[in-house]
Amino acid sequence: MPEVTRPDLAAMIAPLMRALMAAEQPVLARHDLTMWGYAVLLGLGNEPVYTQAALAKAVGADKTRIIGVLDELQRRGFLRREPDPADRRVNLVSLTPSGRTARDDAQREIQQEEEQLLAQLSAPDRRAFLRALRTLSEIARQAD
Amino acid sequence: MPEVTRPDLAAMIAPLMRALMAAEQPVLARHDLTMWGYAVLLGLGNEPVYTQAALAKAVGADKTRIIGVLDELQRRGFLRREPDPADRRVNLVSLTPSGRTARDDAQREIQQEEEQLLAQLSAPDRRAFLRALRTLSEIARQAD
DNA sequence: TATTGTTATACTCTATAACTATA
DNA sequence: TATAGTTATAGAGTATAACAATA
Repeated sequence: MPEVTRPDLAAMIAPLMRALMAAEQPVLARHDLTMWGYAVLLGLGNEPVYTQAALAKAVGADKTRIIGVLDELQRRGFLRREPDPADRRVNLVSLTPSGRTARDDAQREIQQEEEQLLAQLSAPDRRAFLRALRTLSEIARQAD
Repeated sequence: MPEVTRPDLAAMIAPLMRALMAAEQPVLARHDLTMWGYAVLLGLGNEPVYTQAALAKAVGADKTRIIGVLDELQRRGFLRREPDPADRRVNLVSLTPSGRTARDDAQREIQQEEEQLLAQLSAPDRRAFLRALRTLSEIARQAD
């Protein structure tokens, strides 16, 4: 019967996640973005065009969850919704240039704050941590 | 103006957290524990005795949040609540032997599942990842 | 007067189930 | 009949405020 020798991953990640979200809050507020709004802008950054359902899944939300978010971001000119000519049931969602700018501005500030945390790690640990986190995050995404 | 070269930490951690919680769910259900119940058992493991307020903070919850959880765990004999003789306002909460057993049994299974994830990393990255995660998690706790 | 644990209330968030328009 | 997007409803989860006991 193996002895427990480390904390649970979830028990270590949970407070870290809380701290990251708390640190993001004022930055997002300055840019007049909600967390879900920012998540959607980030989600749209990876691929140019999404259906709303695919976007919702990429962001880890229900399709009904992001509709109000899309309404607001569209109203502010950060994204477009255009019916797909090939299947007029689906909306193709894409970032506008101003949406890209808004995302990049907010993301730069957020990552600058994150760097203060990462600065507590040795350079090799920092590299390994980010590499491992990318790997595990990708595996987690594929599992769901 | 620095270019963005990696995903946000929160954007990588969020799906990982979701996956870990989803994987824990069936294990906890088998042990008839809720996530908050398990979190409280874990929180009590570090130090032998807590006030309810300190325990709530250690678990990252409001003091009102854990009262029902404590009621249930006490009912099942997993913990004791005794008024502090020195200050009869506070309840001193401590694990019973059977609470310790329940926690250890669940934790062993959970960490076995987590090992399947960590097995995707090289041995050095695994070590560095866990070391870095401990560090960052501790910093995050102290900040709050 | 301030603090601990508790309870009750209000609020927010999320999940579920209908509805429409297309296919 | 099935699916994408939408809307409305219900439920769970969370935060806030008030209360009793003690300091």
